Amino acid sequence: MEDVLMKKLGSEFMGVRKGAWTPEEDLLLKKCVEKHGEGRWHLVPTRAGVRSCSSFCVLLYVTCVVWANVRCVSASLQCLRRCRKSCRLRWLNYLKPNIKKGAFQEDEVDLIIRLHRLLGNRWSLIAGRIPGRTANDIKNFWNSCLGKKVSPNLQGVVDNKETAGSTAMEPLKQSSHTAGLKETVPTVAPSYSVIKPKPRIPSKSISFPILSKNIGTHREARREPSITHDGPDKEEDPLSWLRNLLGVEEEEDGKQKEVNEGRGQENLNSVPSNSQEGNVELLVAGCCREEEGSEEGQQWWEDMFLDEELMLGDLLGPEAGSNQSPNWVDGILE
DNA sequence: AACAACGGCAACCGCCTATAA
DNA sequence: ATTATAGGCGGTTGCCGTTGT
Repeated sequence: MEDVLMKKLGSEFMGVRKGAWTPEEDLLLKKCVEKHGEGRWHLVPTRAGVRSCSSFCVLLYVTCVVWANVRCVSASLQCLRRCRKSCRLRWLNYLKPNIKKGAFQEDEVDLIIRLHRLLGNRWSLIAGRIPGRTANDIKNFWNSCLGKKVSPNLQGVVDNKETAGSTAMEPLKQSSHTAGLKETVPTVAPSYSVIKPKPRIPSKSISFPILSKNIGTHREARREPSITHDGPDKEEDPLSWLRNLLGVEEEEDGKQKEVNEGRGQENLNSVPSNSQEGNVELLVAGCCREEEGSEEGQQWWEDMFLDEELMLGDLLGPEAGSNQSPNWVDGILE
């Protein structure tokens, strides 16, 4: 009975609030998610709001809504009048505990540029590779800052592969040193090729070594179920499985020798398409892993950046993930 | 000091896909 | 097989603080 009423309240009687979130709303949402966990966002407004009140409050609320035309009632009655999407977005972009705020670090900027070159505007995928950063953050950062500065330079990279440097921002070294980034206003839309791997039919026996969550819940992974290889044995080291995965890909491209000999300086632009696709697979898997936000996920990150330095370095270039700040990056972050 | 322009950020919107009924 | 619903994503908008004139 009460559930039905809640549903009615949520869908019909409750006016859905918009605009900036108040601290009270944040608190309600946070408490709710901490109690019930993420997901089932359609239930969050009722869980965090009216449900916490007594039935009397519910009736009182309805009365108030009718008489007071929705406004200014929720605060006093502790009701969260937000739609599911708004709740999800607020949690993911702001309230989630491990979200990193503040300015982007040099290595993050470099990584974003590389990943954007690789993946295009698939911000959720990119965010999955940047610990603590949300897709919205990265998207905003790109649109307001990086995109304007990087695009024209990347144009030059595509046009002249000879100038393709060892880092994603190599082109910026030249321009920022000479003219300054703020002067490099883009006049031509970027035309660098972005990897959009075609879907493959995933094996039904596929299982990821480290994914407790079904990869199919990730939109990008669903759209591009690119991993067709059989999953690893459960006792097998997941990283060795990834190595094998990439190794097979490389061998198929006839690039295995190059990999073994250390192709660290090779720019992504010059990576063969099939190999790039393999890289995307790795990224997708990494994303899904990262989404869990668990300690295991954090450990995996460390594995990726430490143990698999060579592999990621091959993917992203020698300076990716490096703590050393290239001088030219300072220009970007000014 | 006042106003306009700009930039950064939070939030909304529409669409797509998966899944349950 | 069809429809409704929820989750998720990228694009876009609007607010607000900062900077320039």
